[in-house]
Amino acid sequence: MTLLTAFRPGDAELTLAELARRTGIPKPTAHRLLAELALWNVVERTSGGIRLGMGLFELGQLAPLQRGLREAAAPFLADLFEATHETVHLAVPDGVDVVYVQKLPGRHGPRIGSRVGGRMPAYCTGVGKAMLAFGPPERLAAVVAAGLTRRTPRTVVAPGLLADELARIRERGVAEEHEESSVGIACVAAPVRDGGPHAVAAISITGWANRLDTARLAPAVRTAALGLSRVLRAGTA
Amino acid sequence: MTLLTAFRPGDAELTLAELARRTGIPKPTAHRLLAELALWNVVERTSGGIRLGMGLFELGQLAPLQRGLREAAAPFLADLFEATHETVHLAVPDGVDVVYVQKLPGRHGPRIGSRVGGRMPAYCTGVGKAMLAFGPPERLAAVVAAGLTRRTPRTVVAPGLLADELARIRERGVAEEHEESSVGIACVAAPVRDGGPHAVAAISITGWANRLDTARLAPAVRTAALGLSRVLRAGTA
DNA sequence: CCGCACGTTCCGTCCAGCGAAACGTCCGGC
DNA sequence: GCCGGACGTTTCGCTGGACGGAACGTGCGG
Repeated sequence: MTLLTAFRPGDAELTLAELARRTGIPKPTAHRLLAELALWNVVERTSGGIRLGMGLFELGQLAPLQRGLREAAAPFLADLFEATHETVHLAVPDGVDVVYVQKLPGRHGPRIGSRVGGRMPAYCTGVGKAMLAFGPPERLAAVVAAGLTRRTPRTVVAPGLLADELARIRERGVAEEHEESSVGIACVAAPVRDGGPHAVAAISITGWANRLDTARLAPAVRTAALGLSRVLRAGTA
Repeated sequence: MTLLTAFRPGDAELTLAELARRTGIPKPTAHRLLAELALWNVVERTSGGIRLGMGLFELGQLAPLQRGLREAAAPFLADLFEATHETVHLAVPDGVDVVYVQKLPGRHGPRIGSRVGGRMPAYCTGVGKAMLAFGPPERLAAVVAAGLTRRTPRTVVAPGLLADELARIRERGVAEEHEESSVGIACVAAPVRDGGPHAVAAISITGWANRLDTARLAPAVRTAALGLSRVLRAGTA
């Protein structure tokens, strides 16, 4: 695991020496461990180094939570995408972050740093705020305790303001974000709930801040999220 | 790895005892190993057992091959989906199988057994035949050597017939499948190539055998595959 | 009340993983 | 051409931690 987590997004492939350096694992040990991992196709040896392999991809897709959610969500996300042609996200909460589970990149939208399997802080993203608003209070406390760092001039960094914002989101059932995580980008999000009291995921539409009509899109996002919630309830009941 | 691969698709969660039984690993050993894996969020302990966790999902998404391919392919798949509303697949070759990397399930289409991260034999699927036709001859030999088992009455099980079919596919640039893997289902597929001589992936459209107009859809699939090929060449050049 | 299967803990044995050292190879610099 | 450095690979003796049999607590069904 130490070896595998040494791979960061963007590392296409690493050399044995680089892996040994990053992990602190002596070269012969790393060599042996990687040879074993290669037998399982978790890593693949290429001419110029070592890269994460297809076996890992296959295993990751077996994670039941993400899989069930993705399959149930696919039609709703497709509808949203077709109606708007903007970037559509599906995310789940994890600790103080959100993890993206699905992404349909919009045609004319901005290049967004999000990535399936990638993380973003919850407090400054649409999906994050939607899930914070409809999540357990402890999670909000943890997020505040972890610290709200200013990512753009419009990031909300005051815990009080964040709480107000979450209250508004609870009223409306929709969260918005205007250049709080990246300049020039805005987003509308709505929480997804299964039978339980808390949000288990969130759906969002993201686009250029000056062109995305969040008021107009809010009902669509909310409808998709409610539809997915209904399917999840039916599935677990 | 032995523990992780004991999870099969469909296993939402397994008990410790069940895992020990499947793997042959004694219960205390499995218990200890799982505790360690849980620290990395590779598995999660639930009230009623153990399930694969989000850490595994995140790691799997770092596999560079699948990731780059998916990101490059997303717009083309979205276009195909929007134009047809049928199920769209993106797959890569692995050994004698194909592994699905992306799937957009069609609205009115049949429930298809395919799954992102799932496998199917190459010889009886559209994407598989497309990649066999434009892949190294050794791969075809391996597929034939592994045996062609009859999955439906229309499965091609004679190596000679398969070779003929592949020749036709090479001419047309498009592969079709009519109820060769599952009764009632048909599919059109086209190979994706990067700079190299062989296909690195394939795109397909799948639907009801009696309703899918493969002749009409073939140009669309081929165009999408060629477009993706061009993007891949540009990316690697 | 008992029996069974489950998850968990304990602890002595023992061997497999460890990693320093050494080796073969391929570069780029001088 | 020669050398220094970095890379991947192999060897091998030591040892520390993984291993798993045994035992324990618990909850369920008969």
